[in-house]
Amino acid sequence: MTVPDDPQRAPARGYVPLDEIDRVLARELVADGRATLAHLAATAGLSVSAVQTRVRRLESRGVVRGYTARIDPEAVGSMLSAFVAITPLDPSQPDDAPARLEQIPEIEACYSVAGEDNYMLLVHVESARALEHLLQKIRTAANVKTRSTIILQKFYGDRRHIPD
Amino acid sequence: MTVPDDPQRAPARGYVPLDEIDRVLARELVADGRATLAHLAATAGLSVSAVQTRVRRLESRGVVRGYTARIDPEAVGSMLSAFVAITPLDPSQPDDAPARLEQIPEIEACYSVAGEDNYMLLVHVESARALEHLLQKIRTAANVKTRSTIILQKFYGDRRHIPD
DNA sequence: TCTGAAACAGGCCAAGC
DNA sequence: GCTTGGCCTGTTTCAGA
Repeated sequence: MTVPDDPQRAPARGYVPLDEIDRVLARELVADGRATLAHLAATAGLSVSAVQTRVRRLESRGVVRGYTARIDPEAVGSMLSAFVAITPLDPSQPDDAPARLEQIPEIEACYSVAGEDNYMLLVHVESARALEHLLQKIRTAANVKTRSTIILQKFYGDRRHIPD
Repeated sequence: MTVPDDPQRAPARGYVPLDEIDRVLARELVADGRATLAHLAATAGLSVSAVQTRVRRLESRGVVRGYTARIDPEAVGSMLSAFVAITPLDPSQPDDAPARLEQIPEIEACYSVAGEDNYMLLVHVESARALEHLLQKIRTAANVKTRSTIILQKFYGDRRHIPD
């Protein structure tokens, strides 16, 4: 008899559930990446040293991959953001688009996706003209066609949820 | 620390270019959100106090909107990520989809976009079954149709470019 | 793993240029 | 706006439970 799929069941590999204290610490560090150990200790109800050990463990396990400042693109002159879906023009060629595009700084993110297109990029540029130039650069660098979706407004972003 | 909304803060329209030192500091804080003032000072070739003043100014101007830990979704049990494009079923109704979806924690980001669909969401769930449940929740909460694109791999993300 | 204490490093602020 | 310098807070390490 086959065991039925059970959404409750823990995923098979590469994932060890965090205990409640680690989840509290991770959530606090998402909310404030510069939170002091003293503040985390007060939040978690532990001593500073115990919290330090746990935070180091979250980092070494790869749960926390690093810390970053959240930058407002418009405040640094990137007035236009877009999703750019790309698909190779020649499917018989080896597909190394992510490597070919890695050095283009306007590309914030690159995902391979299942669906009509092969990859989805998130890009930030200063103007419509800059987007035109960027798209040409992407098309020639990776031999792809592009389909762009202009972002009008970001309602929220960077909300990283730590499930129970 | 999340930088609080501050009426003093310069709106993004009326963008004032950063000087070279501020760009260096912003890039360093993107690379390491917990970089010490002493490290930033060494990088920028300034005293610690001068750097402290500049970092605070970047925060109060809204260039740096806060700091956050970068979390690996798979390490916290979110094994499946997707873009979900949504469009209201009834265009005559007021469109408050972002507000209606704000409380759903699986939604990391919500953008309004120009194109075939009205909004693009980025979501993280633990399983295909959880995605099915999330999509139903989104459809009923916002009275929208959904079009999902499964993310197979994230090649890079969270690269925030500070242009010269 | 936790706590607590002591030594060290970093953040903060005022005064002067 | 930058620098120096003094004070205070946060971080690190270690011994002990």
